[in-house]
Amino acid sequence: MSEGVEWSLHCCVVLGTLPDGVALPSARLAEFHDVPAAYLAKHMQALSQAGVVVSVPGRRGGYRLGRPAVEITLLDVVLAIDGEATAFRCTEIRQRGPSAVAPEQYVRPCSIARAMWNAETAWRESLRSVTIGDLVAELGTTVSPQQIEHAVNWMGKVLR
Amino acid sequence: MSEGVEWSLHCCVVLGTLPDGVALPSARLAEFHDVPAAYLAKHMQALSQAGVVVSVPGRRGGYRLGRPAVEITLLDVVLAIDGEATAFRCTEIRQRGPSAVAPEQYVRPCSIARAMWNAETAWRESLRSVTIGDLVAELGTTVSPQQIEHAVNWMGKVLR
DNA sequence: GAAATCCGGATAGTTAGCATCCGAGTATGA
DNA sequence: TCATACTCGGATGCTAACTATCCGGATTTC
Repeated sequence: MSEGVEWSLHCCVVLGTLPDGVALPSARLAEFHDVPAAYLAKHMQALSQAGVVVSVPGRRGGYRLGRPAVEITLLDVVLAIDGEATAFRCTEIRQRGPSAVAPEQYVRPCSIARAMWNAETAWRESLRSVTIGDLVAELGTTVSPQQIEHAVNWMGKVLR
Repeated sequence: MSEGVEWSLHCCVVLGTLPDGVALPSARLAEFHDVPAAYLAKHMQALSQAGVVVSVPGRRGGYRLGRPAVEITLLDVVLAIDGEATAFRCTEIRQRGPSAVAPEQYVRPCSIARAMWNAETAWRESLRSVTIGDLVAELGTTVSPQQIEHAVNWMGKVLR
């Protein structure tokens, strides 16, 4: 899993704390997390294409969430960055080699592929059960009051 | 996920059908699945180091399962090939940037990392619930009788 | 009209995965 | 005992993916 997933999730949580109608530029998100701005911009583009965030062009522009934070699951973000493809790919190697038979005879799916697919479904369901809104709501309990004060101060400065 | 995982799982199922005390060389496993022999050998080494399979050196040697097939989970095989590391790596970017505070203040784990970790745990538990023995037992229902006949014929030839 | 911002494409370096080969060690069978 | 067949570990190239950066064009605000 690419490092961009972690960045994107943190960015979405930050965007989830913004007031309605306010956008935050990609460069500010990079500054807030201390990551390369040019590279983060690429990931934000991917989030934008997936509809997770909405881009606002022009001066005072930037990014805001594409829909309410409670309607954006972690799975949405992960798939937008890493792609929709499943991690396990069945290449049907059972249809090769000396024991192969006619392709029509392979009606039932490969047991191995099915088991791997079940595991991946469990993973996706777990990610689907958590939303960006959940993480925003948890901020008060997981982050120290001092850090929240720092973040609010910085946000007030850049949104001036 | 690397392609070697699929190969290794199929190889373990084949090894699970062997009589006790019989070993099958890596080259035969590659021939049976029609995959590159030199490369499959690397994966079999990884399985051997993890104890999933046992290597038998010398003539009439090869590989056999390291323990009863019902005691080998799919997770054992996947971790042996792809490594024990989790797919998501938390780099603690919350401790960087303008809102950072002293490291001692980060007592509770990052909510994002915890959610990603929960999903990965669900994936692992799903893989842990299926054993190579389960897949071997399913062969009769998922594979056509003709393919089983081909496989048995081939096996009889190479084990001569 | 000027400034700030997103977007798409082009470009490179680095890393991980894919694939192969060879020599050393070891057990079997003659 | 000796030759053979096999595994093991290391060394080596190749390819694709990820990481990272830059720039020109389009769009909106001030």
